[in-house]
Amino acid sequence: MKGAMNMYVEVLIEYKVKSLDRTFTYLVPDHLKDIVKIGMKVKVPFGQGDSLINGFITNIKYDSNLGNLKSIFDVTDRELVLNEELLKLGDYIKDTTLCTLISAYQTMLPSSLKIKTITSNYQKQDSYLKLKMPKEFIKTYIEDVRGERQKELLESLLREEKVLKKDYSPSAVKTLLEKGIIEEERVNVYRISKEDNKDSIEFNLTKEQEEVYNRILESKNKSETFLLHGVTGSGKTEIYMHVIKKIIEEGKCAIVLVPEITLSMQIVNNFYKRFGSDVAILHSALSQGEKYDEYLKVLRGDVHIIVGTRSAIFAPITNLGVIIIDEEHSESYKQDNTPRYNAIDIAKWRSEYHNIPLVLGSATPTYESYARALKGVYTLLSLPKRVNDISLPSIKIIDMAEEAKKRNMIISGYLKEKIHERLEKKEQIILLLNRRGFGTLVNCATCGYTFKCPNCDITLTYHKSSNTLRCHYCGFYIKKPDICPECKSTEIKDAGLGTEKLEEELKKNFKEARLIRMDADTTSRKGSHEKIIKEFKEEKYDILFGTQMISKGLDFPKVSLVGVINADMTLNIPDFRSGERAFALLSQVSGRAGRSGLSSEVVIQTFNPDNFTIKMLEMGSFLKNYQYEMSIRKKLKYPPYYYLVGIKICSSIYEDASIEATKVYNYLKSNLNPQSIILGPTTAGIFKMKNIYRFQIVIKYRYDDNLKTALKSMDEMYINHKTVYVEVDMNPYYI
DNA sequence: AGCACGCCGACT
DNA sequence: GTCGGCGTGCTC
Repeated sequence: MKGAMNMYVEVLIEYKVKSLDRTFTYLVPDHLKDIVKIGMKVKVPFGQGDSLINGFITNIKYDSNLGNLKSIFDVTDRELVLNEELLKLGDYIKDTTLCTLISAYQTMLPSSLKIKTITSNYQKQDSYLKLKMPKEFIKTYIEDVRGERQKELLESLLREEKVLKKDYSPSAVKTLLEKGIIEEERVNVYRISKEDNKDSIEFNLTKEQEEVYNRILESKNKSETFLLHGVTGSGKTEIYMHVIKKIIEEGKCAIVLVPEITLSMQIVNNFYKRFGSDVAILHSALSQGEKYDEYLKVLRGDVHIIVGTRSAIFAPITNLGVIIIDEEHSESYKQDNTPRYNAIDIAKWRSEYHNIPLVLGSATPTYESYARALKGVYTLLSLPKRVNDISLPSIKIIDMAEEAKKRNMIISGYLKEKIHERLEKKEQIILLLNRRGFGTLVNCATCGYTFKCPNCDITLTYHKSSNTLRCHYCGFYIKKPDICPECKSTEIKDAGLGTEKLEEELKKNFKEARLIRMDADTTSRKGSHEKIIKEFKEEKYDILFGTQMISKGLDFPKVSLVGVINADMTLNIPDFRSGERAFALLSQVSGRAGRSGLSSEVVIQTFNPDNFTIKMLEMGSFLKNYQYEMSIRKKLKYPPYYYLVGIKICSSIYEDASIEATKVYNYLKSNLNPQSIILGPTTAGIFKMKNIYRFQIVIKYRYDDNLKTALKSMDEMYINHKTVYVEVDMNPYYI
């Protein structure tokens, strides 16, 4: 039947170019007619040379008025099909982030599946050996065989049904196979496989937790977004696991999103412990083969729970039952390159599509989320107390200006005293050194000259171990010069406070303490982050110190003192969210103290003890800080009162970027609603990056029917521009 | 993204 | 006279 009729497919070519953001029609050869499906990846000839390119089938039809059509060459992967939901979701992403449809589809698949020459898309196999002859025969055979290795293998096979081929001598295996005494069996295996842990402990929920649990399940068949605002240590993870257990009992599946995976291994391991082989994990640190396997587990319905980072929100699950986003305030949920989607928006879309609840959990929700919760757009669920009534740590603010007079430049007298006390009690200490937007910069003590990257508009940071000055953006580096290029002085000094400097100071003051440092330098090797956490937990060290990465979700029962060495860096970042972020970071790190009931304390050192955020932190008032920040945002027309759009106009030629930025401004001015506010053009935060000059325009709007059309046509104006390109970021995290 | 076509300048 | 610069345009 089908053979008689011509079959056509519309294919979206895998080139991320705006001019190719449309489909091309191909003929389907007879042998592929029963295989092709909408959403499947196929190889098609494209262009003059008929070079083979991957593409997605977006439609199947049985007539076409186009002549001279080419045929599909082959199907790329038979199992890999974007389902109807994900195809629709692609349209949503294209529409809301203004990207091409193909890049929307591509981001929905794990990166290993995007590359053109797919090498890892095969399923791994293990080879087993088993007996081909009856046991009696084998027994007599063993008696008179000379090979010691053969005997070993056969004896194992008398004891066990089958054995792993790779555990035995290859030559012995070969002879026995050739003689027809044993046979080989190949079995498909997943690269990651977890055992089910039968005696995992399931904690009973407290009364407060149970109320939250019941409320979420009440809406298990409807689309509702919950904001679970629970202080650190209030047992949010336990609630997630109970909800999921219930959901999978009903045959449905769950997605759990976590921020960067290295910071979330504790929660991942909890899921493995509780649900074992029912969990798949999806994140970028997996090998390509592992990614493929985990994705297959999901596609085939072999697991009910998917735990992963941002892109795991696209897990191809047809019977989704709940979505949980842990640490919802985390910036990692927003992708910072095209398509600039926010996983929380995707989660809402899928929640509506499946009619299921979405749970956003955090100890410090974003103020936008909190505002929605207060407004009733989200359902607010609060856990203001820690499990078992363990008290939150007390907070002490230290004025570093006063300390400086006593020549305590890095560690205040008070903090020193407290560290000694805790060391004596054999309790553990965490020290946070905040380096954001700062780093260890080097400058000339005589003329103040700072070293800048020649490609990017940022100061170079000093790396003591290699004695180099490096750019974090493009990787440029130079050996640290001995003389200042400006004034020829030799007084080139480390102006900032880095973890290395803090380490020296700690060694000097606490000679007996065992120190471990955690920052980008000490965690660059794979697995080193986990190792540090494990060893600190095992109490091989007394003091853990490092950058923000020590502040997230870690559970160390013996930590009773947390010190923030320099709280000021986050406070002073010129961004309307800096107050919110500083409060969140400092509460997160405070939350590391006293999780098992030890009386605990947090010491915050700052040059701005009267800063509102610091005051609110001292009082432990999330709500008051929220209200204060909200009053500012209302006045200054920032989110959530207004929406933002960030536009970057980029070029390697300064004048071109500058001229086009003004043109874009004028275009928007005459095409947007008059109530919308257009700021700029100004130079972007990092004006020059990788030798590209960047100008920025920010739009603030409440309702604007013209916005999307205007942005799209502006985008189109620059498709074929020789030297200038524009980037649009809807609802940016940073401006 | 590639690749061909096309219309202008300096060379075997 | 031709080789080759890269601007423009098209790809089922």
